[in-house]
Amino acid sequence: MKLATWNLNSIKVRLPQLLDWLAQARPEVVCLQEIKTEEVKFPRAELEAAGYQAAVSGQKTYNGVAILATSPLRDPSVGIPGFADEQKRVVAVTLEDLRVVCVYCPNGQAVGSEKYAYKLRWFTALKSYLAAELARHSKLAVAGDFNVAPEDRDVHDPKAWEGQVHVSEAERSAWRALLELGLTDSFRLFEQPEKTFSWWDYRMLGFRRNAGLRIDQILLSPELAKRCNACTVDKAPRRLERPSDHAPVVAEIS
DNA sequence: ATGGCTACGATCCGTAGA
Repeated sequence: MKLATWNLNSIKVRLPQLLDWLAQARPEVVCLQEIKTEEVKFPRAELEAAGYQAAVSGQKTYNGVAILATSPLRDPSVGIPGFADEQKRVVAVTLEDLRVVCVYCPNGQAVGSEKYAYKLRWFTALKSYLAAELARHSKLAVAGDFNVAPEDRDVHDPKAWEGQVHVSEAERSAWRALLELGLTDSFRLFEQPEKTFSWWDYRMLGFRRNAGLRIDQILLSPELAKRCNACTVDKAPRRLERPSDHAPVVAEIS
């Protein structure tokens, strides 16, 4: 089974690319972020024609998440229970005995800003939520755009990024706290090419220079980590005309 | 030399992303 995550940066703009990619990669589960649209405008019919059902939590202009799957979606849940938030950043579903949580973690804008404080609060709430989900589901996958590059090897130029938002110690510590719950970063279960990233700035020829960050991850509970056979970044969609600034990350689980 | 794209909604620019 293939489980993927992809920050699309607008499903309206990227729908043709998404459909092409689904047809080629044939993932069973896909977590999408930054769909930037409301549920009513979500392209449900086109995705159903491609064989996917969807659970969606969307809003106009910003944020918005969805889970696509080829099998029936049960027990959908949106947001983080007990954490009031206007921003649509979390959706979860159950697929047979697999629980999938799709997250679009806050950007944080700049260290010390209001949005940075929100990001850290948000991670604290996410940790409590995932602790509860782990207690309930032995097969738990948490996939999405975490907006944290966990280590210096996940950063194209650690010197230039030192202390900046996405790599600051408080953010990395908040990210590691998720692993301390018992989750594993599936990407690091395997040998990986040096300088593998999942996001590249649209500016400054970021992709051509491979000036990127690995901020999109698939975290797995112990039972799933045991069954994970691969985790890769698919850079092909980032090479297309008018691409998302993120590439899909794909985990294979047996 | 600190910018440099892109998407969106309401303008002909501001907000946000990372």
